[in-house]
Amino acid sequence: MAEPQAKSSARAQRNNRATTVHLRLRKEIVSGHFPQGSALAEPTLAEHFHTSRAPVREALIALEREGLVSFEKTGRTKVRTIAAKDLREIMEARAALESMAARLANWNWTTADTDFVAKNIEQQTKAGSFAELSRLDMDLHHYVVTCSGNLRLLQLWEPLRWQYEAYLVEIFKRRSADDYRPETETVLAHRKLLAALSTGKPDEAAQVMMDHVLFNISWAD
Amino acid sequence: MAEPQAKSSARAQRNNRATTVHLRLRKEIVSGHFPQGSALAEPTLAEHFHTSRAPVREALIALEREGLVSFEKTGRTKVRTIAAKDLREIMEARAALESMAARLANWNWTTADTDFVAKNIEQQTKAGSFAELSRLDMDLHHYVVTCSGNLRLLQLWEPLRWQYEAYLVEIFKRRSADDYRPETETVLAHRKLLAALSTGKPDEAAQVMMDHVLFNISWAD
DNA sequence: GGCATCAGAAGTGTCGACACTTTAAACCCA
DNA sequence: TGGGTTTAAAGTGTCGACACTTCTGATGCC
Repeated sequence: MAEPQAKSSARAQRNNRATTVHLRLRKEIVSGHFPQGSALAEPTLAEHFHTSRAPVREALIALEREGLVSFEKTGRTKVRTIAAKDLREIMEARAALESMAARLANWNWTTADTDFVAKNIEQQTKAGSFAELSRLDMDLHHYVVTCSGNLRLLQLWEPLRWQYEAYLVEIFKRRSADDYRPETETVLAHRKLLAALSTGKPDEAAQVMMDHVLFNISWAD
Repeated sequence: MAEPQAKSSARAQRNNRATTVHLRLRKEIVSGHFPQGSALAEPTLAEHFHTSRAPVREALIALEREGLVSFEKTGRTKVRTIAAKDLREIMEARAALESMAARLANWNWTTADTDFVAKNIEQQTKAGSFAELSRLDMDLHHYVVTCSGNLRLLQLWEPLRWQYEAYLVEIFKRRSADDYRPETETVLAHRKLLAALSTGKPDEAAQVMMDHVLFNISWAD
């Protein structure tokens, strides 16, 4: 029923250049095109996006509030560095929000939702890399948060997602692609979550989600 | 030990006019000076704050991301209206974050923290109005979130606080100040929370906080 | 009077400009 | 050559300007 892929964001966007720059720059940061700690000068970005400084400036403000960009005391702007200490904060906050989301998603859970999640988990078992599994994992978690029906939960969650993905990209840079082993722990947790949701057990769904997300604090280096 | 009143915000602010306008405008919205749904035109605000449109525009972007201001499809800006449906979302999100915060606060809880909270609860029993009790209540919850030691939790929580306070102001406008009865439910819940925190029971603290915040969904009109 | 139309007012989106601050490089002297 | 100093380059904060869009209310027609 719900189709979270349709809306790219929980927020009703103005369709101006600032929004375009915001989305494009976010994508470039999360994909690792701008490495963490690198400078983000307004004139340079303005040239890069073929616009003036005003839209760039607005985009930077939005990105700072999403936690992807940091304003230094000197006034300069940099891509925010997300370290292990930050990962703990991110995952604790994710656990809090997603646990509540899983509980709420239970109320309007349909067989279509079960199908979507089941298909996603099936794909996870066939994933051939960390990157692919991560993408499927985030899709699944995003789906559950969307199914909560609570837009604010989604709006609070999205920045945590970008930050987490930005962190993952840095990890993937250092980790070789060869030593990938299927993440049986992750798939198992997702199966338990789906079981709880499809059989209408909100407390269990919340608990499984909480443990599953917090477990990943130790997982990611 | 922790002194949450010292820092007014979890975010390292740039000290420019945009930040000043942001903070002042937020205060005016939350205090009810700008009624919900009223127009926020950039030239008018620029004159009001004795500045140009640029800082005003930046402040509006930040406030939109805090959920206090909404950009209409036409491009115009308004003070966001927070209705009963929004209150449910706000309280569910607060419950998620504060429950986690209570759990985390347990790890580094000190007797000084116990003293602070106990003193706050003591003042609550002497409160003479909804407004005064609400202020003490939010101070207490803010304190717990700060004690979690998770800055992201605090950054996600603060906008929910502003939205909740903006909602309360509207309620107070309609409700007479005379029919105030001490909120024994609230005080009781806070006592239970303090008991759990001061005796080192994270699960219980998290559960008490969760139930306490969700209970308020029905309380506020 | 009621309703559509249309001009003027008001507002947003974007730009370039300029003062002030921070950074980087060139320079000088030992 | 090396370290401190000066100077130019680059960046931020703020402003006013202007084109385009949206609103408002005055006008005219029925």
